[in-house]
Amino acid sequence: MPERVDGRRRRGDRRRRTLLDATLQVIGRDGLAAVTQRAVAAEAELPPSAVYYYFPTLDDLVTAALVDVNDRFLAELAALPDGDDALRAIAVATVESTRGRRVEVLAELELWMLATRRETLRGEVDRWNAGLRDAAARLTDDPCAIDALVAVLNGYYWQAVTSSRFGVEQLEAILRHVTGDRRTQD
Amino acid sequence: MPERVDGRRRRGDRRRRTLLDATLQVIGRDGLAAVTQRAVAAEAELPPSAVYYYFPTLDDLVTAALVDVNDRFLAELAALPDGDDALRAIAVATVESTRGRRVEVLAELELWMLATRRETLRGEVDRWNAGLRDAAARLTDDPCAIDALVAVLNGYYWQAVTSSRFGVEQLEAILRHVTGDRRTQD
DNA sequence: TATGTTGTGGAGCAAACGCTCAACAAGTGG
DNA sequence: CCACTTGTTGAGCGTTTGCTCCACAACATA
Repeated sequence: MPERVDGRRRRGDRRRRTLLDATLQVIGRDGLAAVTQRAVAAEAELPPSAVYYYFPTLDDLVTAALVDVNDRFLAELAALPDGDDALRAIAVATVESTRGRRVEVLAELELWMLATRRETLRGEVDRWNAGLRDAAARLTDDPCAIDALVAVLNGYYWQAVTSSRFGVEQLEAILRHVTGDRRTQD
Repeated sequence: MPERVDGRRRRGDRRRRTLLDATLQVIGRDGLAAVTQRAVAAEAELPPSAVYYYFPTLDDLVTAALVDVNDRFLAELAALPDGDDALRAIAVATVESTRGRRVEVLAELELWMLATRRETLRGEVDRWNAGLRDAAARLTDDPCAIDALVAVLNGYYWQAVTSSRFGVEQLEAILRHVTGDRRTQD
């Protein structure tokens, strides 16, 4: 059943999404401090007052945008194939997600900074860590290696955005090193 | 030779330092967005106009503060003992520096976010990575392991500040795992 | 003491800020 | 057509922002 919805609501939801995307773009490009009613509205090509129609306060906008980007990252992580190629798949996906979407990754990182100060966002950090741990647990059973993998992946996101010169091969080699898979690279 | 200096300049330098410390405190506590002339002045218990006497713009203040915290972290890293206990020393120092100085670590992390957008701060990130790599290179010769160690340590700072539940033993075990030292923990 | 240098801080301006509001357009159901 | 709901918007309020300015205090040199 296609669930006949109000045409007005449908368009409204689209504008809501546009605002969310614009917010992520602003955060990733200019940082959290640059998120203002005017800046987001300009990025979304919407009148400034639209912001406060869809979100009670600017803070709610930011929170919603960050939950949104977390959702997408975790969905991507969870969708990765299991089995033999799991390690390479994680390496490829991680490198891909930082190469093509630098802005989103930067926004995601700013979420964490914010989450350390906002009690309400703490849950999002836990979700991220749990998702990452699940992915790491597919590569090894050694709990210590899992810890190391989670740290490596977190560190990778960090370095990729700041110094950005890691390739797939390098990351894959590191992951293999940590999991104890001493197979050499071609 | 004690280098007889102008008493006015001496007091001025002290106020400069006070402003730098206050800035780091504000950044660590409330984030980069909270750094305003009034907020920093209040934190330093100085009149607002003092800020613009010592720093041309707010941006210069922030930059100076972040270079400052980088200096201190790197000095600490470089001062770590070499030799047999190097690994444990790094683990202990890393955990210590995140436990006792959460605010400074948070400020340091914000440097990175800023550095990705500010060309002038790019050098500071390179300094940090080089320092970290030097420390890691004392633990192993395997270049792949060094990469892994740098990523792990970066990831650790990240996790320590956001989820904060890593102990010395856990970090030490991870480092040993990555360096290939399979010695069991007591 | 007189003269120059350095440090100090309150007042305040122009711009940008978060946010409210009241008027209006667009769509829905009868 | 009609009420009714929902979406949309420009004007603008009170506040805060980054930053300037200028009168003046503190100190150094002579």
